[in-house]
Amino acid sequence: MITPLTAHPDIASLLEDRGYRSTAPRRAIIHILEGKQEGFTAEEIGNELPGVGRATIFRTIKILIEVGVICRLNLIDGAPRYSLSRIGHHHHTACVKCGNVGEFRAATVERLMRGLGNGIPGQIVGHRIEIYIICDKCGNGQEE
Amino acid sequence: MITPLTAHPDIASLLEDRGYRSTAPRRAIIHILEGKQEGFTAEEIGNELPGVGRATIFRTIKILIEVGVICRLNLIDGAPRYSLSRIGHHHHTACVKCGNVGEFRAATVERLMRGLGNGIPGQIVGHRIEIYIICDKCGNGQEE
DNA sequence: TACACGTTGATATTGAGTATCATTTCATAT
DNA sequence: ATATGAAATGATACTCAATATCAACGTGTA
Repeated sequence: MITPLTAHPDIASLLEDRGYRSTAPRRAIIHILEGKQEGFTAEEIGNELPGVGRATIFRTIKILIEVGVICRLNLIDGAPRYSLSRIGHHHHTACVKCGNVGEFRAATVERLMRGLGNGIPGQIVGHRIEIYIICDKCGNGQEE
Repeated sequence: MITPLTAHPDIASLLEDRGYRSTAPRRAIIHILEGKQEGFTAEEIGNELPGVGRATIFRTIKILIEVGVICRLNLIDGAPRYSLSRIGHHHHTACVKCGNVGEFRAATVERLMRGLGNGIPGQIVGHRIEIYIICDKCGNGQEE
């Protein structure tokens, strides 16, 4: 089957390109993810899909991370949150009140990070930046 | 008891200032930590102190984080690693091969992060940067 | 020295994630 | 369309980090 190339191919195709089969549970999970605007936990996904086993939820999440479709964010407090990667290389904001996760990208930061080689022993192979915020929703009524 | 102020007061005093008692298990844990040059896991500490209960290890680690003496680093793979905070605000390097953790501080990065307010919705209250490296030890014999 | 209460360790429990494995489902060749 | 072998599933048991519980203990203080 020949499908036209798009800038943002659908997730199912990405999996198939990697040799993963298109199965009902996977499609269901992906369908849920696509509706999520903010971060989510594995358990949340599981709750919305009672028919799908725990193991499959985690297995699928693992695959999606590997493929680069979602990323995992270990916040200090609760369960790890996962979020759709809408843009390629990016970093996260996390609200310290409600835990909601956002994405951002800042070329300046990237450039600076790359220039950081001196002062750091060894070869830099990647980085991760998290910015903690109080989001607009949580900020209202809390301050001033 | 009056002790002279130093730039780096000993850890036990820091705990006492917060109202925590100086107990044998806590002193033992702190003693171990002070000898550690690189990151360590809770289990490592436990192994070196068989007489101290698991719960106490974790409780003490939690207190030390709260006081700011050590910090916790969630790497992607294994158990969380903890490391002594030798300098105030800092970030971490982590070797993707051996897991060893280092500290660094870069004023330029800090300044830039602070200037990032636009583009990010809400009020920035903190940030965290991790740089993944292949350390000198692991790099040798691996490349070229 | 006694007392109040913070701390400890043993134990059980939670919670995220993985291993196992018989059964089911998918994609492919026929 | 069907058979078939491999991949995926779900139920279950398990691991591993960390926390809750609680009686017994240690600490600083009156």
